[in-house]
Amino acid sequence: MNTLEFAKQKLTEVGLKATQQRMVILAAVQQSKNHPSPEAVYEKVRVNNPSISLGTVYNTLDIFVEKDLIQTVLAKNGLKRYDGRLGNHNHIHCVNTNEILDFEDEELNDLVLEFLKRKKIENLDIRKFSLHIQGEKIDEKKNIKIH
Amino acid sequence: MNTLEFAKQKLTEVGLKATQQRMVILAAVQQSKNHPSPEAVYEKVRVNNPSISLGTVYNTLDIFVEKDLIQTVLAKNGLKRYDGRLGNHNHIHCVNTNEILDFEDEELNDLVLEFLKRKKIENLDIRKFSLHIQGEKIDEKKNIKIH
DNA sequence: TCTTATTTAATAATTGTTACAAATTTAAAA
DNA sequence: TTTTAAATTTGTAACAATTATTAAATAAGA
Repeated sequence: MNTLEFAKQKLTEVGLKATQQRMVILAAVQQSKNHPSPEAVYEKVRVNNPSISLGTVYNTLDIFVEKDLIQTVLAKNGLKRYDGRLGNHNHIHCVNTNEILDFEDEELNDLVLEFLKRKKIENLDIRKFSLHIQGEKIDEKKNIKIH
Repeated sequence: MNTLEFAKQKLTEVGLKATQQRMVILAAVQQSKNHPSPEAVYEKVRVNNPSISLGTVYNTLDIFVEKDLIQTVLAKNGLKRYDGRLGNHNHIHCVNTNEILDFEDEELNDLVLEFLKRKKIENLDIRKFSLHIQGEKIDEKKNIKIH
């Protein structure tokens, strides 16, 4: 099953009409490795769907989040970013390159989950968690430090 | 030493001229418990400094972040929020109330720090980390679940 | 005090996002 | 298949948050 077929299936699963626009937008986000902005999704889907509108991309992404097909990522500059990957996973924010990289680690998830279970936070029904790591990406070639 | 004096000292420490505006803005953020937006800081300082300009608040907050006097918090809706608390600490995002609450836990910090040390992430110089917990705030009175 | 550089206020401009009305598409009914 | 109604999309206008600009005010040094 290709990505569009998969998107179509997901859409009908959550009760959304599987239009061409929705299919390509969903597929685009799910295929993206780099947490795209609405603008980035727009540019990507526009290549094969020149008549698609930016407003549709914005709307559709919001609908997808509401239906739990994708999730939002919080970016440093406050701009919207989306993530086709659901479930708990972590993000590395590069302070220099401004990239947001996925960082998946089963051990870390277990560690945190176990902690949260133990340390019952009062009056809070925990849905999701994510460790945000802020760091500087080092170009190894330049990483010759003389002390 | 009062908060303004403290702010003044911090400002000169990082090499910023300790103007009235900067002092009150820094003090306002540091005293805030609830991760204020620029607008919120503006409203707060305006009470005693009616002539202060919103633009100054925006600029000044950015300068403070750059000088590491405060830090930014990533809010769900994409609006800017600031945090007078430095160092590693965690945030609880309430999906229903939209609040961002601090969650400080020494044990959690140690747990994560120890993990990150062990699991050396390649080509990344880690600066900071923060666990983002997403959950629903439960009104305990309503929390009578019948299964 | 005078001079110069820095900072601020006020406002204009910009940008990302949302709202809207008309046009199009889809799905269902006839 | 055509008709009809509802949902969706487009294109654009409006909006709100943020940034840039410029003149005035302030602070620091000579």
